[in-house]
Amino acid sequence: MHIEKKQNLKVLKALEAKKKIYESAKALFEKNGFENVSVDSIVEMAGIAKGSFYVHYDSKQALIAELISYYVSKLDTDYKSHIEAFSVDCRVSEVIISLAGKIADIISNSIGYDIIRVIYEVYLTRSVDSGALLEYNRELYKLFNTLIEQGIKQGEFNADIPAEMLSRHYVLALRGLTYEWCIRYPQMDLIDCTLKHFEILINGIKIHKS
Amino acid sequence: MHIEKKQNLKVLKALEAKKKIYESAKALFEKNGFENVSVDSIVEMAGIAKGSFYVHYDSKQALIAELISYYVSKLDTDYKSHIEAFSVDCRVSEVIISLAGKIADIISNSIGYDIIRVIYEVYLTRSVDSGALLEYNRELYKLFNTLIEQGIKQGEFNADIPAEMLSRHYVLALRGLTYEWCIRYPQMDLIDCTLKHFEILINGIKIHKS
DNA sequence: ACAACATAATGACTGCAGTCATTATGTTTA
DNA sequence: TAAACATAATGACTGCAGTCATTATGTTGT
Repeated sequence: MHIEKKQNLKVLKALEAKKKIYESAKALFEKNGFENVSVDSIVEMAGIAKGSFYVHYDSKQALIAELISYYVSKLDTDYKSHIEAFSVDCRVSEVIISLAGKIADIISNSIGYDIIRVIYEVYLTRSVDSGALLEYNRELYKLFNTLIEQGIKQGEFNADIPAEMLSRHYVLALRGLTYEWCIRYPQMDLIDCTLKHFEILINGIKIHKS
Repeated sequence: MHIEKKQNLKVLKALEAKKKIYESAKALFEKNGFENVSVDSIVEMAGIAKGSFYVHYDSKQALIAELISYYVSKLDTDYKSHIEAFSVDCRVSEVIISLAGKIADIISNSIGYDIIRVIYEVYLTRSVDSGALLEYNRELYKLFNTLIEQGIKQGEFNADIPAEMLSRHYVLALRGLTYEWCIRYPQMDLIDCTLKHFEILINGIKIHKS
């Protein structure tokens, strides 16, 4: 019992302050969108000094990253349950395409353009260690890996390229599609485009003669 | 002759001022990198007032976009000459993969990470009409389109999906790979990854029985 | 030549992210 | 209990992008 830190009150107060920042930021972002919220307005609402903000968060983007990872962490369960809803005798390629479509659906309809664009900006600026955000992609990667391995085992897929590598390329493709959606918004239908793209990824474009 | 504007001196002076901004910015960016150059330092070097900057450019990013399009516009000729170097009796799929590899090579070795990352940021923020930047992709798209049409005509590629659509998906994949490279830099080899990815895009992963 | 006009030039100003030397406060040690 | 310590809190400050009312200047119509 005596390894436990005795800095209870102090730590508690600090955590409470951090939580106040977090909650204020969440409320303001939801009300005004990510663009239109300043650190000043957050600390005003939280009732703390500006300097204190930077005691708890390295940057405004770090806070945004933390908020976003909260939104995004709820998704994996969605994906998994979506796959389980498929009957076992379905062709794996169909399951994969359907999964990709489901992801595109969640991105464009549940999460929405504003949040996704900020995520893709945060990835790019690298001012934040976006580990929490990549966690979500790691889960996705595992899902694809399982499916592809199954496809190989069942003789549906070619075993030339290791499943592990294919999974990485598929997740990469998904991110590429999402990036494209962000820069073309609102002219591009992410779901349509993703379905088509995965069809190409799975079937290729070559004519295969026997 | 009398349609011509007579506002010669004024227009000339204005253009000269704009050019001074452009040249100062170019020099400073090349010296200090895109990150570490302020509008204040640019106008100081150019010898004009800060407000004048915004007479000629909508934003700092607009200037960056103009600078970048200059760097990038020189690339198309590279690509075309690379294709022409291939003998006509080569398989089209080989030409496509080689082209993708060449592009990846130019991106990672000629243009470089710093510039590419700024481009991908500019695309995303949409504060700038990035028309000039997309021009370059349009040329690329035409290149792929020509190659794919050729592949279909020669019976090498499946005609199920129109060449026009395939080209769009291929360019999209290229952008996705480049984005991934930006967020993974320097851990990812863009050339290796692009070659593999295009192999998958062309061949698919299905086993095709006759 | 002069008035009316169009637009380039100006720089003080605003709003914002992030910094830092200083202060306040809870914890530990003697 | 008091001194020493660790770290949270503070807010004035810096640097930067972008704005805007005002001024300067070349052009055009009379």
